Amino acid sequence: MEKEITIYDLAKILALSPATVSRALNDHPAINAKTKVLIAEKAAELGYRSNTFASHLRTRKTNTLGVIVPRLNSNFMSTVLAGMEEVANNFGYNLLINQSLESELKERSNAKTMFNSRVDGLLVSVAYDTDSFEHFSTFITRNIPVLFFDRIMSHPQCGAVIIDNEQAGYDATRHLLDQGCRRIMHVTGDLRRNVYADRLEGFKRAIAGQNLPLDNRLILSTDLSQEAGRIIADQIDQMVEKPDGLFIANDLCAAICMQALKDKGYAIPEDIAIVGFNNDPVSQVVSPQLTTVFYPGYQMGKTAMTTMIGQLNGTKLIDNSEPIILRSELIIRRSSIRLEKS
Amino acid sequence: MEKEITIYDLAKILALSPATVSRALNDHPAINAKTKVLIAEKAAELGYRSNTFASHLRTRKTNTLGVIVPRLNSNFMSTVLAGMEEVANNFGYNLLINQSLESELKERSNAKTMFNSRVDGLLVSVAYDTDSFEHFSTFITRNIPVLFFDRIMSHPQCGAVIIDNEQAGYDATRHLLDQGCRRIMHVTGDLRRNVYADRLEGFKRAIAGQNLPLDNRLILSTDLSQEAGRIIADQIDQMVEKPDGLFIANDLCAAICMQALKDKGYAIPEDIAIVGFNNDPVSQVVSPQLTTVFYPGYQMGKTAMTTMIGQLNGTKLIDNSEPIILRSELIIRRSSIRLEKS
DNA sequence: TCTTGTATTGTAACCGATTGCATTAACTTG
DNA sequence: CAAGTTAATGCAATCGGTTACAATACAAGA
Repeated sequence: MEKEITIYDLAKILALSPATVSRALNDHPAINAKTKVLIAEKAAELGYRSNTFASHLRTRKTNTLGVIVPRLNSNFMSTVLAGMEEVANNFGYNLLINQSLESELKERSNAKTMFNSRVDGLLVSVAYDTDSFEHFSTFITRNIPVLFFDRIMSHPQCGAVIIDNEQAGYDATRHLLDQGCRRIMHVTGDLRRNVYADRLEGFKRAIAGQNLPLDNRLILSTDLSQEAGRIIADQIDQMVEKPDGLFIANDLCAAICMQALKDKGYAIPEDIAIVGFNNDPVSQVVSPQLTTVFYPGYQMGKTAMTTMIGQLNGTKLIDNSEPIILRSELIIRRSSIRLEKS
Repeated sequence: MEKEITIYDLAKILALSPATVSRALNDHPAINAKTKVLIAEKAAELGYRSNTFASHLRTRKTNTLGVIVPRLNSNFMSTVLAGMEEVANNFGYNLLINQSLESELKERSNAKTMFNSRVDGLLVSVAYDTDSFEHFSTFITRNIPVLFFDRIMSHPQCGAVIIDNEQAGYDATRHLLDQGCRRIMHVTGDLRRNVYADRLEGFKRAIAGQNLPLDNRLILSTDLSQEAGRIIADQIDQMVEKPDGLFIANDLCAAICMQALKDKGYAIPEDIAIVGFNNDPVSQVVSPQLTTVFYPGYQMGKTAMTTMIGQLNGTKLIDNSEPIILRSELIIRRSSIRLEKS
């Protein structure tokens, strides 16, 4: 077990004061350039590494950012995290990642952990059932920036990075309408979450735009799980007036549902045209390939992180009045094409 | 901005010494039970939170574990991480997660970051091209436990958690043989990685077991990407002696390849039977559904983390001489069934 | 009564980097 | 050459817990 080198060791060896060593290592302007080089070389030679705890204790900054996500094991989330990690890494920030497992209770406990770990900032995509903002207000009062992404909570002091879910929902539905669907079912998640509520709004706007009636029996709020996909297929099979179009707010759920429908003998897209959401890898692998909405996960992670770090550095103030909106895009594949291009 | 409460504040208010407060909060046996209650109540009332940096500075422990993975955005890895996170959370450990992006260079830099962050332990699944152990030996010399999972490096002082890849490779291949395949192609990853090398060994053993010749042209080392899946389909299409079985060491790659083959008019499994690996969600969604090897990712994450924490607590010493082997299992689906069950 | 033991609490020195406030040396300038 | 600048470095307090080593109080035993 080698001994850990401190600035005191360096100071003694070089016949300098710890203060000078500290300043030199932090590139303080008052220190002579030659001295800096001298110290830097010695530090490298002896394998000195700064004790971040001593530093954090003194400076009250941790260079650590907290990230709370509903689940780690979803393609979308892990892509977002990959983007975040890349940026954070570049700026010398560490990431403390927790998952809420879609439970507000766990989310609260995560937030508490983060708080006690004194993260410099917090990035959150909220759980399915989160109602309260309370566990985040601790951060606000302590002036620790909180930034939401994807599943956001509106708060005057918190930034947000999202896509235009309303528009995406509109586009998806409009596409189905354009393909001749007249009875479109929309399967969505918990409507307390902006992502689902907004997509539903877009869905409604598109329906209304064609002067079609809105049938509330065609709007299903589920947990968007694989199991839900199977259940939906069963339900559709038992309906008297079956839908001719299906807009499901999640690709995996949509793919499973499509498969179940095919097993029951429905032709996709002829009997029922289907659109998913997220552009998950599964969407390219099912047959027919699934029309979906491309969701810029990686970009979202990078943007959220850049924004957060910008605010921490004071480089760029977050304009919290308006969320940052990223481009999403409808990707049309065979699962929904009922008309040849004219 | 509220003022932060310290043990000194608590001590002053309760007319005690900081030492007593510190001990009480850590449930030290020498402190009177009533005093503990008193202190705990006051601490809760004033919203005291321990300053972890002061604590870490003194104790030289960080309660933080580093995790380095090739990529965050793969279903398998995020599942493993989910398992790790759950256990770590239960034991009060934080996770510092980095991705190497399959590059040894980045992995080195990750390791350095972890080292400087003074993680108490390190869990690693190595990158595609990692050759050197050097960036981990820093940890070993400082007595910081390093545990590999999935993609491991053999080292006398490092634990490992894996599945029996050789057996899994054997089972997969044997299954194809049992289905009547006589010319099986194996698509694998970088053979420096145990997971791929071992599966190949299993493949070879199965082939040899049937007294079939080993055709090296039927063993392809790729990056197992989606693109690779397409390329493989092209290659097969141009081969004179085409394979009648295909064992691909990754589900997504296999699914894409299957799709490309279907597009070219091959019947799956009649012309070519296919087996993937990992039991990724895509395997259930392609048609025909993909035979694959169930990989206990969540379990692996939990086991690795439990083992690590056990070692740190001294509860349980890692027996580093033998890796921990988890059960994997062949899941037979339609992509490989050529014979009716007799 | 005096000693010894036990239970609790206190004192003070750390851990290692940072930084406001000197201090010293060298250099200008009138 | 004295006074004022400027550049470079040092001193010492500080951040907030932790813990070895007392110290104190009270009870039991000799």
